[in-house]
Amino acid sequence: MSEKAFEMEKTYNPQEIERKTYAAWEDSGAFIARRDPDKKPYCIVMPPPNITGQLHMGHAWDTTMQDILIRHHRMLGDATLWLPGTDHASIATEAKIVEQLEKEGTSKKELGRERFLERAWQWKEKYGGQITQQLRRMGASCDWSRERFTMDEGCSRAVREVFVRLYEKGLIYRGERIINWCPVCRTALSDIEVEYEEKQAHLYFIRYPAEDGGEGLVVATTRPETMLGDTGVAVNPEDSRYTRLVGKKLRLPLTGRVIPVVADSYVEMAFGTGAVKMTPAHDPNDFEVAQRHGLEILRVMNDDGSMNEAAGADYKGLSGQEAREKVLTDLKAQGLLVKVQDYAHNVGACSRCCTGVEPLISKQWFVRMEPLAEPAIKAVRDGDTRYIPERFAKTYFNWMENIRDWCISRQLWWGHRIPVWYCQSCGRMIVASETPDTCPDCASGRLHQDEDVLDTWFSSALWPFSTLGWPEKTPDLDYFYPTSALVTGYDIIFFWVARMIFSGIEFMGETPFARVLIHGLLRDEQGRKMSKSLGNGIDPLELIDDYGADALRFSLVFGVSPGADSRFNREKTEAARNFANKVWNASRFVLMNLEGPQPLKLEGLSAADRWILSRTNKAIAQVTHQLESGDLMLAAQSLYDFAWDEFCDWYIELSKGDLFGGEAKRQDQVRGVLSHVLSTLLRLLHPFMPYLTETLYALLPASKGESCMLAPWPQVSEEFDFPESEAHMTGIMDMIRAIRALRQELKVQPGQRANLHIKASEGWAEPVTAATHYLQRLAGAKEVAIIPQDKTLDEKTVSAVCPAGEVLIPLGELVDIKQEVARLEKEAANLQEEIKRSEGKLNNPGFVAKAPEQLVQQERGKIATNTEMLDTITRRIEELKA
RNA sequence: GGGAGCAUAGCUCAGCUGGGAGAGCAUCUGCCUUACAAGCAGAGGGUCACAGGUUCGAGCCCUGUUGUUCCCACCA
Repeated sequence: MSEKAFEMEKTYNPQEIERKTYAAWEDSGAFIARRDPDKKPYCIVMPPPNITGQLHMGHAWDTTMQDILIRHHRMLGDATLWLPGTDHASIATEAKIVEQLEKEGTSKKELGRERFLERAWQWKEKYGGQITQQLRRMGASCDWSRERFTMDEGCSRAVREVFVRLYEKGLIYRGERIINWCPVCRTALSDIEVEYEEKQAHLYFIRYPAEDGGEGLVVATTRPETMLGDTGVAVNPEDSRYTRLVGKKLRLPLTGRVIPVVADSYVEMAFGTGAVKMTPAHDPNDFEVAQRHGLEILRVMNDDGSMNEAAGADYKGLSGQEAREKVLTDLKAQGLLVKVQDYAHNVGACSRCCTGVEPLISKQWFVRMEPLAEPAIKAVRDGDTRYIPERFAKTYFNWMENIRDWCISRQLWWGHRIPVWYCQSCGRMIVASETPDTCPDCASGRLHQDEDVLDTWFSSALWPFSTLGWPEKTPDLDYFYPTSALVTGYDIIFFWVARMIFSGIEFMGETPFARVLIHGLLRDEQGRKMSKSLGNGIDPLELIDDYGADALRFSLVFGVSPGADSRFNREKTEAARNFANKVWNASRFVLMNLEGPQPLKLEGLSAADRWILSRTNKAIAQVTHQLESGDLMLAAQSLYDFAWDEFCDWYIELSKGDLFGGEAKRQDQVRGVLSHVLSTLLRLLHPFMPYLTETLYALLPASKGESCMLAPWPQVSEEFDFPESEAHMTGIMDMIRAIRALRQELKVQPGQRANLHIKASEGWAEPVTAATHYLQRLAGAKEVAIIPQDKTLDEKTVSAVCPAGEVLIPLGELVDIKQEVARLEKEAANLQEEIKRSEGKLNNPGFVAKAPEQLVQQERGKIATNTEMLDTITRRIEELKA
């Protein structure tokens, strides 16, 4: 017995092992990528976690999938790079720091920009490292020597360079547009940073009298306070109700302003009154109508959401809500509020702080999207980047084909400051990747940099090449770009994946990754999204503490379909932990019985040996294929079944007879097989459960201290294909199962051994004879005798009829003839059903003519086997009745 | 309004290009069998949402219906 096995605990204890193992991996330098012209590059750039946070289940999921791919390719011998990093998360981090400052009784304003940024960098130092430590606990085999940060020197340079190039190409512009404004974050947001939710509200009908005091018309609105900024009313040109008013003027209540009625087909006649108030400064549609008709644009709101001077002296300074109430009261007093209806509509909120956003006109920087989207759509259409599962390409197309310009400026401090300077003397605007000293026009040195920073996703969009050294032409960039795969959740296809694709194409001339593996969202047991506010999140670190990182990893791919959401519960991780323990114990068994490296010898193997070798081959083929096609779940499933069912429950049990009671030569052969199969299993399982397999693999004498992480990926080998042994063992296993079932049904004491008399079916005498000790060990057999078909026994017996033969078991007083007849008659009926079904198929001319030959043969074979079994049973029943 | 997904055992979910319904958990029965009770052996449990269609053959393909989830759009 191996000494190592003595040292092994009876149950796998991950906590002790993980930290040690990770440190050893990292110290060994094996995570560090080495470019090698003779090898295939395999590269994944990690989606950078925000520096704001803790590792959550979403990260754990991402990380697991990526590490599985990376470890698989590392074992395949590819030049593998998994590049990690973190994201400065402009608005999210800034919000956290502001919150912190508030608690300290101070504020952004009080601190000033410079000192605020110092604080932010301190934050980054403190929390940015935290998450990378947590990634290490997951077992992530990233190349930490190449770790990046979206605001490090290189990435920042890439950002400026991209900004300038896009600007010079006319793809970045500054302009006054309606944008989404968050009054709490006090910044502009892009369209996708707004989340819409249906809210119960009211629709207010307000009369706008004619300029001359006539009745005018009635408009309907959900936001009466914005009427203070109205500069017109629009009606549909087809609408006969209003034809006479088009071109006429109305007197806007509360302000006395005179505004025109215009005709525009944007207006739906059927909705409300068919007349729409136009507030161009606070509504994107109104803005467009205003542009078409030359309406004035009047902004009536401040950046904090309160009303400004333009709203009129009565309303200035009121919050939006206060203004609404006052407007309604005032209108009512004048008898102009015609009616109020209940009305449900979508209201936009800031995805960061959940306050309602105000659409308002503002001067911001934008990326012109259409020219960038076009080649990015083509790249996915052409298959340069493939989504897995494929259907997510549709989501992508849907968005890209209806793309709108991207508002990239943010009124924040933490982030990449926009590389634009304004000359204080002559007003000239300078767009440059490096800080200019003087104005090129007037040579004045009085330059002032744009106050705003860029959307955090602007830098993320460059991540696949900025991290590899762009704009420098570095060897890494040359070797690893385009990268091999991207792994992320479907919720950020728009935010990130799409933007990386068009940026990669624009600046590298090539899509940034060959494949995008999309996973879903993790939900709690009730199917709700895991979120901080609900407090229903599961902490991955706690799961690691309780069950180990391998168990967590396994539970994140096991039973989870690609791209689908997953309901997560602890029981899943527990099941995975049990699996890890199973593998641990199987290894412990093997190690207890090994006496050295035990090379595998092919001659003299038993049917069971050949069976497990053949099954191992199949497992290798399956797992490899499933990993290559991105179906991690099926790969995990295959491994689970192979390891638990075939290797542990069958082969190890089958091997015990030879191991404990066999001759020395057999023992040796079985040890060789056990060692070989276990080694293969550990390597196949390594990408999923790296800690466990690394530890166990090191204990295998045959591994000679080689790391499992660097061991070669198992290959299918034709010399291990034994179809005949597979068929034989399937028959023997059926027989064993049939005997076990029979014994349980008859309540035979588990310890009571019974003699078996077997009438082997044609061609089965030899395999059944060879299986004698399997029957003894696994089916409670005492003596096993192969007897002729026509022999009758004197004792009372029960019989298990299976394809390999009829097993007669003399069980003395346990045998109740009447019961046995009834049991056999039931089985006979089943077989008759089966035969009828097969005959039905074969009597169908269409089936025989059109079904594949193999299937027809299979059906004929079934009839033959079933008929033989039925005959046996019928004969048996007659004997018993006689 | 547009798009996508899902509906299979009590629960959570698999089911590859159509060829006799599977797993884990739960339930029931019996076992501490010298790797493992985080285990072993056995059992029960399903009109594959519904209705049509294609096919020799449909959980799988097509059409429609119902229910459900999500994404996008935003008619004030």
